[in-house]
Amino acid sequence: MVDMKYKTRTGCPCAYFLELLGDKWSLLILRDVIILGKQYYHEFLESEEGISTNILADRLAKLEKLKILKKTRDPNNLRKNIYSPTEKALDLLPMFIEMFIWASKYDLYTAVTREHLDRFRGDKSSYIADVRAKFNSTTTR
Amino acid sequence: MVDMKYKTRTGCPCAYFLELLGDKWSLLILRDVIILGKQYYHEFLESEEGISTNILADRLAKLEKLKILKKTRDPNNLRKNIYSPTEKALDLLPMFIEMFIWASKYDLYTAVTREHLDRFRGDKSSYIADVRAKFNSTTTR
DNA sequence: AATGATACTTGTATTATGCAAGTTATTGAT
DNA sequence: ATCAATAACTTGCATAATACAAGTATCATT
Repeated sequence: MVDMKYKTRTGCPCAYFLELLGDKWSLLILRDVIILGKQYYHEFLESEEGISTNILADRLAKLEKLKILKKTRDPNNLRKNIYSPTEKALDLLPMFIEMFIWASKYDLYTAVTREHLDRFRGDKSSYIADVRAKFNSTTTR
Repeated sequence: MVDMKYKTRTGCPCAYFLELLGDKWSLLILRDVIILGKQYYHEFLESEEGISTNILADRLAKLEKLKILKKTRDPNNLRKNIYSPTEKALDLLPMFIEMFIWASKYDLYTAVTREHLDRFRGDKSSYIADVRAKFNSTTTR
């Protein structure tokens, strides 16, 4: 999967998106990074959806290669790697928001609270700005 | 796949979305229906991404079961079935738009023209209204 | 009644994912 | 300085999803 060939080159943005992120796990990893603020390998492993370790390793490598995530050593513990979102990842926020709005409308068992949803819907750009600010402060600090 | 069990029930909208539409083909079929206005089985088969016929049949059945597409007989030709979007499908439009904006920003070979992109970005709600109007007129006519 | 069109179904090969166990490098404690 | 524990993976094999090729059922036209 990491060594995938880009064969669907049809020019359609939808096909491009799915070629890069249209598997069962990539978007869940990005949700962990962008929305839930996870950083470490073991944190992704512990996600309640239950990704297996070989698939996780493969997807992290792929997302790094695509410059959607960047991998750095944790200066406080050299055993740990920190995965953080690039601009290309943060640019997915509007799509995530629309995905959330759709899913929480149609999923009877959604865990999204009314307040959270109102926050998304009411002022998307301020939510996006908040998330971006969080990552900017950690990367420049 | 049609007889799938819903095992990931984590409550996360992202997981819900991927459970329903997170395979390689469902979103491409919905793009064909919603954005490109395709209706017939053979039209989906002829999409340039090249879906195989057994997978197409499976996904159409799944999307119908999920009430994302509805299937009706073509009154002019009883051999043909017409697949059309439900409200649940049309509610995906905002997500498609954000997906298109992201993908055309990062795909060097995007087929999306500057004008089309400006139309998406400039006034999303009017684009959405136009698409919806198209389907309303055909369903009531 | 025969022919072609349309929408599928079936069988099998290939690829992707899931699961369990093992490996390497670093760290913190003794 | 040594050793057990931690973190991030890798490897091998089973299962599931997708791809490819061929076949079938139904309706429409002649």
